[in-house]
Order: sequence, then structure tokens, then C-alpha cells
Amino acid sequence: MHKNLQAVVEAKLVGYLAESVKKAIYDGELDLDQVPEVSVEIPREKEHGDYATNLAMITAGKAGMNPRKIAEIIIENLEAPEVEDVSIAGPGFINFKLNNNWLYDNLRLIIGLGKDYGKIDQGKGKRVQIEFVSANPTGPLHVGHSRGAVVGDVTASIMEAAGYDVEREYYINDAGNQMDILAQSTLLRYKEIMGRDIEMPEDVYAGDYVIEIAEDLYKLHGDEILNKSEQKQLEICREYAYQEMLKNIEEDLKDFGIEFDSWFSERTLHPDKINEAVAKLRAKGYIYEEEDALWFKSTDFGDDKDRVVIKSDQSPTYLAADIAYHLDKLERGFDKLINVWGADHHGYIPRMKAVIEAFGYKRDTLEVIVVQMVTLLRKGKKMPMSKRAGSFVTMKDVNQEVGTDAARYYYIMRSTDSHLDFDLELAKEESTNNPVYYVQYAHARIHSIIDNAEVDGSDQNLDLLQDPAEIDLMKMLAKYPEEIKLSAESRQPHHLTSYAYDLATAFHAFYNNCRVNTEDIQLSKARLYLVDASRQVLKNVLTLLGISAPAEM
RNA sequence: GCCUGUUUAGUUCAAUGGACAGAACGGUUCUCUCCUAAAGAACAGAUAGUGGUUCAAUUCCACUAAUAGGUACCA
Repeated sequence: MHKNLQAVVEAKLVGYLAESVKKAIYDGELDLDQVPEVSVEIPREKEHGDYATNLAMITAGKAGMNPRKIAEIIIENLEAPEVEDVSIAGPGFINFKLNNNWLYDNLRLIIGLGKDYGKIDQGKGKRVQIEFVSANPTGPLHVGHSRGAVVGDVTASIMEAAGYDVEREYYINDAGNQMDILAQSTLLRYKEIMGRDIEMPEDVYAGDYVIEIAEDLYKLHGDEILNKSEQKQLEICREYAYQEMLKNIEEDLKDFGIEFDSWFSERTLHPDKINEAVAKLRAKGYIYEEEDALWFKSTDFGDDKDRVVIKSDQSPTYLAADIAYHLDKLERGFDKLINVWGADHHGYIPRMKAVIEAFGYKRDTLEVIVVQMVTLLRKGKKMPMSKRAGSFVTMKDVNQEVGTDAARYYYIMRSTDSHLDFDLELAKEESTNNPVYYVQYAHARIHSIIDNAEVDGSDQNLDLLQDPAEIDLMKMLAKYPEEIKLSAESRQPHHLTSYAYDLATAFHAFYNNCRVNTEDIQLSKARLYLVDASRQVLKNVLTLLGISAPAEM
């Protein structure tokens, strides 16, 4: 069964056009060596029909004829049973009006496929790993992480729907300096609880969550930790704080509807995997020694300068761990690795691509989705954010204030390339102003209609659906699989939030123009069928976005 | 300085190289004896600048200007 009727219809049209051109060439009407690449598109203007092609215009140069003349020839030779009307317009566009049968077929397809409507085979089962969030376990997730979290999660869902085999992974930076700082911070707070005078150095985590951890530590161990050696004290603090933070992060993400298939610990790379990875690069000739340090020759692959992997004190850099980590990912056999990074890390992309190439893989095996920064606003005013001081707004705070549905929607409603203004007051507003509720309201409205219906949608005669609002709605429903394809290919979830919005608009317009539950039983049945299909698609898209689809509001 | 985004209506954002650039909010008007008015309809309003490629540019290229971020033997 075809899962994407719109694509089928487009392919048919393309086929008919190609045949027509072929025939014209054979008959000597067109002077061309071969049939050019044919494409059709849905015109922006409704008056231009259901589909249009620029075929006559792109061949004009080669055929040495004016486009409108070519269009005439193409139309004369065209055999297309589904096409109701053809016309030439503007500089040489050929516009098609189709009969509605495929739209009715598509309604049946939606009801038949149910929650699977929209799923396509674009990815052909290719294995994709999406790594996202990957925040240091040294504090709770804050708003800076939220956008990347939702973008990663929804991109993963979209690619699943598009037929990829997707794995979600979180890389835990649990080795290195920042963990030592966490240990020191915790120990200081612990000592503070003991009643000792402490001084908080500048480069220490000052957030209140550290105090909580220290208090828990005190409840568990009393003051006995202080009897141990300094090194042991730090180790206890480090491990306890680490586990607590990781638990906290995992919970916050889960509450936000985000779950990972795998959590990868950086520690497992130290030191063997790192040494092996570096050795591998060295064997390939991409490592050299200078000033007691080991350098990776990333300039061989287009990076601005070479990068240190092993410092002169023999400790590995962050990049070294990342080299080992990415080698591990590559060896796990994924066809595509996708990393979701904040814009503040974009400078890191060329060196990571260099790593991929150095290991002998294609550069674009690794793809980085760069997510631009978020500005948090309250009533149009910027909210100040300072990091180390501990006065940041956490992800959890925001989610609790505006609700996870609204928060998820807001984080993905813009192109990832665009900066995001997130206004808490707007996101919280339960009104027209808020696109989330607008979409959810359409779904709730449908349930109300179905509850009020006295007939059901069986034995329907779909030919009765002729109203422009009905046609618009059916076309919108038919677009869904293509929207999945577009979002999956472009890795841009915002196409789907705007699709959901447009679908809701088409439904509301239908609602206001076409009464469903009427005296006319036949018409009611047909409309109910359309309403049920709309319910299904709204539900599917909301589910994909990780947003609830309430039956009443 | 160099690298990467962004620049479209009063504001926040859309638009696989296509025809008359779409929404939302804000402004001005209409529409509930009717399945949820958390809705619908109407009006006014924009491609930063200069060149180039193209039958066709918001889209591709170059330069200019604004703006955000990056530019570590830090993570």
C-alpha cells in the first residue's frame, strides 16, 4: 500500500509530462536530445490550480522556442486521466486541476493506517544516531539546554517517522576538570554544614543545588568523611554529587518527555580508548609531536589550525576524548551521526569533521545541527542570566511555569538557524495568542463533534465533500507525509509545528463553514469521516512533537 | 582581524529558484436562538544596501552595513 498518496499523484503527473515530451520529440514537434528533468509543485495561489510545472520554461532555451508555444505542444500530447483541466499561464507555467478522487482515497488511507499515517520509507531503515543535550553532570539543566533537548528529541522522532532506525544518545562528560570542581564545591559546602568557616573561591559551582547535595551527604555519613584523607574526601564528594546530578538530569528530561536509548560515559574512554584512537591516527600519519605535545593535523582536512590532543603534561585534551568517542560511534556501524550543538560550539565543527575524515569515513557521515541561542523574556523584557554565580533559570523552572506542551512547542517553533525569543508570559497564556492551545483546541473541538454525533462515519459517500473548506482540509491532510519528509531531510522540526498550526486553521475554517451534525444523514456521515481523519492526523502530528492531544479543554 | 549564523509588516517569525511574499501578536471593523467564540471573516502594513548569475532571486554568488556567537595545551 502506498503511504503517501500526494507523492504518488505527483509522480504520476511527472510521468505523464515526460511521456508527452517524449512523444513530441518523436513526432518532431520539439527539438530536444532528451527529456529534461520534470518537476511539479503546488502553486502558492489557489487560482493556479492544484499543481503546476515549469517544464516549458526550462526547456525553452534548449528547444529554441518560446515557452508558451512549448506548453501548448506538451498539453496537446498529454494523456492524464486524473487531470480535469489544464491551462497555460504567466510566462509559461502549465497548471493542472485534478479531480478529487485521490483526496477521498487519502481519507480512507488515513483511517486505514491510523497512528501510522504519515510514516514513510524515506530513510530505508538506515541507522542514525542522534547525540544531544550531553550537558556536564555538574548542575541541573538550565534553559540553555532546553532548546537543544527538544530539537534533538523531535528530530529523532521525525526521522523515525521517515523510516530511519534512530538511536538517541547522551554523552556524559564525567571525566576531567569540571568534575573535580564539582567535588571541591561539594566538599566546601559539606564543611560549611560542619560549621567550619569556608571561603568560596571564584571558580567553584556556587548554586544552591550543591548545598542540597552536601546536606544529603551529611545525612548519610554524618561527619565521618572528614576523618579520611583529603583525596578520599574529594572522591566521595565527587562520586556522590555526580550520581545525584545525573539522576536529576535524567528525571528532568523524563518529565520533559525526553528519554535516551543510551547514556555514554566519557570515563569509559580513559585512558585506553583514547590512546588507541590517537595511535590509530598516528599510524595514519595525522599526529605529530611539537613542544612536548601531540598534535592532530586537522589542517589536512580543512581546519584553520592543527589541534593539540595530548598536552605537554601528557594529559589528554577534551578533543582527544571526543576523537575516541566518535571513533567508537563510527565503529558501532551507524550510517549517519548527528550531533545537536548550541551555536556557541559551532567553531568545533571543522575539527570534528576532520576527525571523521582522518578515520577514513566520509566527511558528511557526521552532521551537526547547530541550534541558535535562546533569549528568555518576560513581558518582552530580557531575563538576565549568569552562569557560575548560580542564578540561572533551570529547565525545570520554565517547564513548570509554562507547562511542558507549551515549552516543547516554543522551543521548536522556529528554524534552528534563528535565534529564539522565548517569552514566558506569552507561552503561559491560555488563549488565542498561543499557537499550542490553538492546535490543541482544534483536536478538542473534534472530540466534541464526535461526542455530539448521532450517526457514525460508516457507509459514507465521500463524493458529498465538495465545499471549498472541505477540499482545503483534505489537501492539508494529504500533505502530512510530505511534511514529514521535508522536516526529516532538512532536520528542521519547525516545519511540523507550522504544519500543525495550518492544519488546525484549515479545520477551524471547515468548522465554521460546514456543520457536521445535521438533518442530512448522508452529508453528516461523510463529514464525520473527514472529521475523524482530521482527528487522527492532528493526534499523529502532536504525538510526534511530544505534545498532548486533549479531548477537552 | 578571521570564521559561522541572522537581517522580510509596528513586533516575533514563515516561504524545495517560480506567478500577486504568508501567519501570529498589536491596530480598525464585523459574526454565537447554531456540534467548545480558546473560533471565524474583513481592512491597513515588509524582502537592510549595491552589484552579479538566471526566462525567473526573499532564496544562489560577491561586496557593504547592522546584529548574535565563536576564535585555548578550558571543558
